[in-house]
Amino acid sequence: MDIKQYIKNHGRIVQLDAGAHLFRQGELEDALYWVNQGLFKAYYLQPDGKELVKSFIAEQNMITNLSAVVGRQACTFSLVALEPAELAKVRFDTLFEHTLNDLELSRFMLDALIQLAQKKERREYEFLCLDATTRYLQLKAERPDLLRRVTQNDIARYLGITPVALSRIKHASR
Amino acid sequence: MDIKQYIKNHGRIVQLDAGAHLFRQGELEDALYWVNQGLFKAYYLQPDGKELVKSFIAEQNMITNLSAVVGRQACTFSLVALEPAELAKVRFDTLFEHTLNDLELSRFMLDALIQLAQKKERREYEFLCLDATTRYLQLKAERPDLLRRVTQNDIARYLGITPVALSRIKHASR
DNA sequence: TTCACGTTTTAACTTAGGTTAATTTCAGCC
DNA sequence: GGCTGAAATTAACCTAAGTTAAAACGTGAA
Repeated sequence: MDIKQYIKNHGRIVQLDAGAHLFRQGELEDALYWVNQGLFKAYYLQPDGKELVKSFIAEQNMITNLSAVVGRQACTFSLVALEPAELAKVRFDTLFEHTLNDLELSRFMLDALIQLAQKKERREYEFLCLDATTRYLQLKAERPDLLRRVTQNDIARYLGITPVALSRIKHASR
Repeated sequence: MDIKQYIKNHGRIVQLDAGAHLFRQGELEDALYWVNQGLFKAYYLQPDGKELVKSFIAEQNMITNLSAVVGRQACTFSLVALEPAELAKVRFDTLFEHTLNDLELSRFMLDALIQLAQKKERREYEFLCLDATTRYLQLKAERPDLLRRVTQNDIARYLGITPVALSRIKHASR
C-alpha cells in the first residue's frame, strides 16, 4: 500500500479556513497530514515576536512536525493555512506501527524521508553558500507560483531577510 | 538485523590518512559509509574557490552523499578526513534492496533518516533564526569536542562566516 | 466612490559581517 | 633553541542587510 492510499483508508478529513492554524508552536501533536487542497505556512515565532518562515507546503505534500511527533515534544513551529484548505489526518504512531508489518508502506516512508532530507539539504546549502539576492532569484525561477500566492513579507521571512531588504533586492535586480 | 550489524557483515574496511578524500564534489558515488574511527569534514567548493563546511562527521555515524547515491548524480560536496580514519563501506543500492526483504533493517533505515532529517531541520533553524554569535555559542556549548579537534577556520566556514568574523565574535563574547 | 487597512516602497541611519593586509601566536621540525 | 609555515588576531575600510518611520499603493467592504 502506498502512503496516499494508506491515508485515504485510515485518514480523517480536516477542513480549514484561510488564517486558521493546524497546530501551534508549543502544543503537542501526534499527526501526519496530507494536503489535498490549499497552501500552508510553517513558521517559527521568536521570543521577541519576530516571525521566520520555515517552509511553504502546497497540495499533494505531507505535513508533520517531526520532533513533536517522533520525540513526543512540543511543536517547534506553527502551521497556518494561507488559503482555504483540506487535509487528511492520520496518527503518526499508527502509521509507523503499520510500517512494521508492511514492507511496501515502509518503502514509501523511506522514499518520503529521503525526499525530505534532500529538501532540507538543499535549503541548508542555500543558506550556507548563497547570498540573499541569489536565494531570491532562484526561488523566483523555481517556484514562480509561490511568489503569486504568498505576500512579499512572507517570502522575505522565508529567505531569512526583512521585507525592506527584499524590496531593495527586487529594485536592484531589475 | 540492524545497520551496524549489516555493515559489519557486508561492508569493506577503508583506511584513510588525515587529509585524504573519501570522495570529491563532481564525482559519482554509490556508497554509504560507517565511521569506525576518525573525523570528517563535508564541504562545498564554490566556483570562486571559496570553501563552506556542510558538516563534521565523527565516529559511530553514517556518511553518504544522498543526492549522488539516490539520484545517481555527481556528488554535491566533498568529504575529507581531518584525522587518520577507518570506515566500513557498503553499496547503497544493495542496502536499499535488502530493506525490501528485511523489516528490521528497513526500520533502522527509517530511524536513521528521521534522525538525519531532524539534524538538517535543526541547522535550517539556526541559519534562519539565529545570528552568528548565537550559532557560535551554541556550537561551543553543545559540541565542545569539535572546537578542540577542528581548526577555527573550519568552524567559521561551518557557521557560515569568515575566520576573521569568528575571531571578532570570540573576542566580543569574552 | 471612498474609506480603511494591509502591503510594498523609499529614505536615512545603524550594525554585523566581508575584505585585505599586516602582525602575532603556535606547533612541528631541524 | 631557532626556523618555518599555518592558524589566529587585529586593524582599517567597505557593503549588505537591519531598523525605524514615512509615503505610496491596492483591495475589499460599506
